[in-house]
Amino acid sequence: MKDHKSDLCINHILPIRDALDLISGKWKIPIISALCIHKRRFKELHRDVPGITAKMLSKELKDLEVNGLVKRTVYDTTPVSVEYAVTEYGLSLNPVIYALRDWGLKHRERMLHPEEKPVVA
Amino acid sequence: MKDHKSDLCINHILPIRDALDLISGKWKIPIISALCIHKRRFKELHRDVPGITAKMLSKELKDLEVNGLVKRTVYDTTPVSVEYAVTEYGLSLNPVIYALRDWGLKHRERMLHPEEKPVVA
DNA sequence: GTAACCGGTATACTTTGGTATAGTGGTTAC
DNA sequence: GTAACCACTATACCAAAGTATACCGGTTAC
Repeated sequence: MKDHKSDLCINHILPIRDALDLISGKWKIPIISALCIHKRRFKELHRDVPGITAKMLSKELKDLEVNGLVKRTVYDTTPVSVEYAVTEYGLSLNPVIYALRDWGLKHRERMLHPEEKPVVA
Repeated sequence: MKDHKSDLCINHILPIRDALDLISGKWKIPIISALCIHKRRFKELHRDVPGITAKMLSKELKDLEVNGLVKRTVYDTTPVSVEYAVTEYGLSLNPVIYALRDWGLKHRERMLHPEEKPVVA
């Protein structure tokens, strides 16, 4: 008989895979993280997400908008300006974002002081 | 003067980027997730992580071992068998994994019942 | 001898994510 | 007229992730 743990495991992994499908790639999480702090225009986002190109920013914002994680508002200004904000649904990624940030901070600590080997659970 | 929120934002993103550097890609999180449930041999992992090829599993396990997230133990059996287990450090990714799984479950719910639009914060 | 086991590896290929650079249109400022 | 603004887009290219398929060595079972 198949190992129960096997089923449990697969049912554990599938939702994780689903989540990763929406936020995979180098830039989606950083973009959402930036917008969770506050809404921004394109240029501001481009400045505040270190290293990203305009092409990637534009592309990823489109994806995130399609997936309902980000809201795009066009203003009738000159020049035209567009504001991006995280949606309510996008905000629901906060636990993921905080968990990543917390782990990243501790990982950084671990890199700086390898002898201490902080363990987080 | 530069927007304070800009600095705050960049300092928020950098540790997230660090974390993503270690666990990016399609398979690392699913592999660690599987091992968090219990340790396994290669074939068992290959069975329990749906869709992965032996080549990718082998490659990603190497990466994870190098990064101290997974421990590899070779047993002097015939045929040779190797056991993979998550390390203490790897276990520290649990908050990330649970956050992803929880979000993935809710996302799935949202896909199945779009009219209800569950919001998680 | 053949097949099976385990834990991979080799090779070629595909797909995807990402980068670099130049350019766009409409408007305003100088 | 040129430059600047904004928010992109076009194009070519690169690198990495990932896949498909065949194969490997050492051992055991039949």
